[in-house]
Amino acid sequence: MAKNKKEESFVEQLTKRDENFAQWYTDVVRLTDLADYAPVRGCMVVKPYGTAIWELIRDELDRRFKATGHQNVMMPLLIPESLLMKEAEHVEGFAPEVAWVTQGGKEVLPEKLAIRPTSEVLFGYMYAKWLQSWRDLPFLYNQWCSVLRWEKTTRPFLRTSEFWWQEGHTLHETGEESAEETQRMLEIYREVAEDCLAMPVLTGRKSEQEKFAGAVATYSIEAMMQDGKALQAGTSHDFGTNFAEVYDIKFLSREGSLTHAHGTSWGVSTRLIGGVIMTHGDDRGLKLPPTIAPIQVVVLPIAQHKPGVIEGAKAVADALVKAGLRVKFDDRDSVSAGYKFNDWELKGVPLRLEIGPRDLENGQLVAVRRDTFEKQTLDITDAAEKVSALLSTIQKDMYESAKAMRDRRITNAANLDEITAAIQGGFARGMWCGADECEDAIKEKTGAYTLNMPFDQTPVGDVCVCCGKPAAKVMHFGKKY
RNA sequence: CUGGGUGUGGCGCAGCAUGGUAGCGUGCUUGAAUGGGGUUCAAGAGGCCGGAAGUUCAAAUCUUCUCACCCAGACCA
Repeated sequence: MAKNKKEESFVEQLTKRDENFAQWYTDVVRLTDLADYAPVRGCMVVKPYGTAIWELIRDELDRRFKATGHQNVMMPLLIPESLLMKEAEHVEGFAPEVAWVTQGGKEVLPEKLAIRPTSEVLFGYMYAKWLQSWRDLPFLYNQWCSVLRWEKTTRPFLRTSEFWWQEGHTLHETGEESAEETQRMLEIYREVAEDCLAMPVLTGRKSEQEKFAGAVATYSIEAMMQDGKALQAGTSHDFGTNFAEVYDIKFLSREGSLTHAHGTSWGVSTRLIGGVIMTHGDDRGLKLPPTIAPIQVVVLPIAQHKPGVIEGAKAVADALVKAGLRVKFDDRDSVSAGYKFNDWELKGVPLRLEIGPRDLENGQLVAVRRDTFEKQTLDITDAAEKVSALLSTIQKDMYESAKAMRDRRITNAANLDEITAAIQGGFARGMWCGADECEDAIKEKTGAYTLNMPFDQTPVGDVCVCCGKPAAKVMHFGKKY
């Protein structure tokens, strides 16, 4: 009786995932204290717990950026209008979402300043100044910052007006090198998404219509959320010499001729956090993969008023900390053990250790996995070692489980009806002739967007799902965020 | 931008058709007991009802205008 009531009150707070996925998502963000709404429309505050996750993701990325020779820089927030307007296609892509500064103090500015929606043009401008010789290349820069896009509809982490991200901008001597760089960074994104976030992604090339404004080619990682919709989780663009030509980025080549440099840019954002929530979360809340969990293990002393329990449990927690794990020792005596179980499950902590008087007598503890709720008894003596191993297992299992879910929901489709059916709860894989008209028609008739074209182009048919003419491109289709 | 919905202690809501002392749950504070799946009892603190203007002796409640947020669609990391 009492138990039912408790369960009810919990359900009231967190909408069931399968009943209303969108509401469930918003509930998780709010209840787990990841973020809060800011006083400015469309803007969010990333609270400490959300920030801690972002910092872990950021560190994983930053480490890899540096290992591949990149350096961080910090560019200004503002872009003069004239500079932004130079690249026509780029302007067209971003102009509707740009916010402007028109006044400084009481003085109306002679030229209005855009708040960066992205920094291609700033890097372009500076690169033109800095670049002289082929010996200067490559330029391998990245910046961690926030950007602003005046979005019409917003949701925490998935789409907000201001969002935090990294944007890498590089320059190379040749097209081969920029193409390589584009792939290298895409691969880093794939690796971080899959190995750190346990979020399987489809890598591939965007269609001409979906590519970045001003790019020669755009590649993306696409993840499937539990409602079957696609989340574009990262992009890597090859600019060829497009920006170099507009911003006059030239160098004296080995042969002594003035040559345009080849550029790339690539970015991932706090949207990744939204991806983690929607890839792994369940009716109990967030479920974090250990690699990016601010708290990997929570240690709970049970019946903590009994003599020796706190000390015994604390000793275990200390040993885990010493082993390099991120540990929370929860000895709050104002709430019951049951409350703590639910609380930490909601927060998505991957592993919970329960240590009570009986355990201490037996030199044991109880470990409970967040991903499977499986309980097991471990010896206290080598707990740190066992827990580390368990976390690795959880990390791997979360990925495998997400991947299995996703793979089950990718269906080959030969025509529009099959696309419509496939994207109800997942993605379709089908042949596409490459025509814009077909891409538009597919979107209109089925609601499916082109996601990306996998690098493995093994045909799944020979005619276009839309027009029925011979088609050579394998494309992923789906609804998207 | 279009359509729907919601704004009342920190959070979730009732009250509003028919104006008349601002209520409930939870959370918070203090104390005691409890403690292996959201514990119990007791005593407290906390609200000019999103904002502005109007009608009225009197407005959370009626009128107008605004702002914000949520949901579903059209555009995008």
